[in-house]
Amino acid sequence: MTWNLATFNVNGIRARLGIVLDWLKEQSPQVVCLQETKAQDKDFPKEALEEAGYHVAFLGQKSYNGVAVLTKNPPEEILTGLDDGEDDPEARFLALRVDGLWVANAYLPQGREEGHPAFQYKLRYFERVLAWLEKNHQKDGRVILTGDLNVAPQEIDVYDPVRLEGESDFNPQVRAAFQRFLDWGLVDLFRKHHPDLKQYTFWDYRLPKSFQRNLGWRIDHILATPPLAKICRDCWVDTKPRGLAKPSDHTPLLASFDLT
DNA sequence: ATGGTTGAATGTCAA
Repeated sequence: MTWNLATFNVNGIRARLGIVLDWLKEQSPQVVCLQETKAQDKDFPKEALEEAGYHVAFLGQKSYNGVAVLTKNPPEEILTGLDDGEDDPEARFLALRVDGLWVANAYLPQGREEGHPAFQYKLRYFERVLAWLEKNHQKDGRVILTGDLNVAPQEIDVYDPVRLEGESDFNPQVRAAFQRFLDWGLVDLFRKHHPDLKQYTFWDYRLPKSFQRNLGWRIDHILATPPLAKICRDCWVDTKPRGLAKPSDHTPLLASFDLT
């Protein structure tokens, strides 16, 4: 069967509920990973998403961050947080087992600028996610790591690599941390299928007409272990939601698999 | 030059 997975940083699930519900009806992926839900669990619009045909797993906090995973089939196991013993109140990681594979949804820290404590927290978060993979999974298993990873891996992934060099999402240390996910065995599905395509997933609100001028970044990713990469048919960006009224600053990324 | 807009919450902060 064709099995689709999507990732979408919604920048506020309550502000984006209409766009998300319309998009789910149109695309109907088997699994949808959301980031920056920005809602406490008591305020998360669970019922509306259930009525759209999904099981809903979520981990929220007040005002910031927050992740959720929607699945057509019921998840067999859910991990809310990395549970690695580090004291960390930020809601950035939710993994679940569904349809015979593990899906890890991450909202990695933006990191501010080099020298800010948030930058070290970002680098540490990359290490913690890698440690989670190393501890719990094998590269010959069926594992997906997806989400807003807040890193543009290569020059092709930002609108102006010279000007943006060193920015927290295009920083050598952060790009090296991303590379360690690939070194472990994960495959960047978008780049595998489109080696030379300049295609972004995020366009900053603060830059005038950034979407219309295509001044963006490819910072949302779907990474998969080799057995899944092998059965991945395509990975693509749906730019339509970014062009709607009151959009998120990100747009969805999807991948389709011939799952047996 | 170091801007700009948005969401959540209602201060202001993070992105």
